Amino acid sequence: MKKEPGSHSRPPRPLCAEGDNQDAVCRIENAFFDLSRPNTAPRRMLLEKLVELARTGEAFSADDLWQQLRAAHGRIGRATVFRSIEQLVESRVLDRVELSDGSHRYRVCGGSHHHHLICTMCNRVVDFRECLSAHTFDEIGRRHGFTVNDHKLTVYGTCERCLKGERKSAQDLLENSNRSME
Amino acid sequence: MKKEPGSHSRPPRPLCAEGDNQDAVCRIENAFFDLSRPNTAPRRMLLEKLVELARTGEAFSADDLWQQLRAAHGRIGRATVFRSIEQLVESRVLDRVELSDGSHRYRVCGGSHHHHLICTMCNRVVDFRECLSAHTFDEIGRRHGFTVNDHKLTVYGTCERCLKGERKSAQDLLENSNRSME
DNA sequence: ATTGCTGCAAAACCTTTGCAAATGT
DNA sequence: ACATTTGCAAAGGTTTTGCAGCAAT
Repeated sequence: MKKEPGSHSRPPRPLCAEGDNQDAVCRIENAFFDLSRPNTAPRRMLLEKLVELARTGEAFSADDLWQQLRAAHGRIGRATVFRSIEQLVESRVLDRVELSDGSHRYRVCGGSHHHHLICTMCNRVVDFRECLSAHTFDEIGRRHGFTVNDHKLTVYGTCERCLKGERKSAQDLLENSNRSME
Repeated sequence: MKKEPGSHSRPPRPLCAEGDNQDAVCRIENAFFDLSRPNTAPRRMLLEKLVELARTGEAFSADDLWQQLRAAHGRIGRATVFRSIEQLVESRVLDRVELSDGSHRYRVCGGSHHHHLICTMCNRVVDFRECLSAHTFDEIGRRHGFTVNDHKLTVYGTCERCLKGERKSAQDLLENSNRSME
């Protein structure tokens, strides 16, 4: 449940195994404490919710997160949520995921290198690890006189569930606005 | 890809060589005529400007394009530009490019498969062709039960000019871009 | 004449910002 | 006590929409 980080111990492990929820807790806690001292109520609310979102892998918009937090815990400022998301993206705790329609969502990400496979119907997001080699990126940069710092690979498709017609479009999900299940 | 226009001057060539400006003209013309009948003044303005932007490879925001058009030709509706961009993105004449700061630009793209290398300082965009194999994308999809339709690979770095300190930040460029009146 | 595009302005959308008050250390 | 963070509301920036008028076919 709630991890009271009163004597916030540093996370024992640097890298997180896939699906290791306990690690997500540590990484999120650290991100908060690295950047700030006060252990405030809003941050505990955020921590709890983010741990849950890390478990389900659900992608959410900034507004989604605000709505869910206030529904679950009561009052929390909209700006607080937006500011926290910004910090957490910088801390690499959250990934910003670009959907095919130009909008974006956030997602609690695994600590290791990965990219996103996104269903264009229901916006479900799945991680994968395939990528070009570091050498290839260097080569791409070299050819154009760039120093390469980062990259993003996003694959769009249709998930099994949507292929089977259980979902008609992303609109359905957005309109339902419910949490999606695992 | 497909070239399925109306009864207008068919483009003579299906694929565009790098830097082949004439082809860009054809593709832009076709995109307009595929989707609509009237050959209107705003569309001629857009065509002319887009051909120029195709030549320079410059990335622009929707607002940039509007400002440039009204500066060069006089009155044109903001909504017209936004609506046209939307159509042209769907027609695959324009690429939507996601910058590292979360904003985006558009770009007249070559007809062939490519991805973007973006300078995080000045937002310069360069094309490259390296990519994972189609088989790899299929495999990624298969593993997760997805049917893969599309993908996007974006590489971020610093271009030569910015490395040399000729540009301090993307802000400089943004501030320079003309955005007066209204 | 019909159809659909255009321009204008207002509305909608989403996010950021300013600042006083609350909170943690 | 002090420094930060929070919440509220207002501002900001960008894109979309409604509609009357107009242009192309």
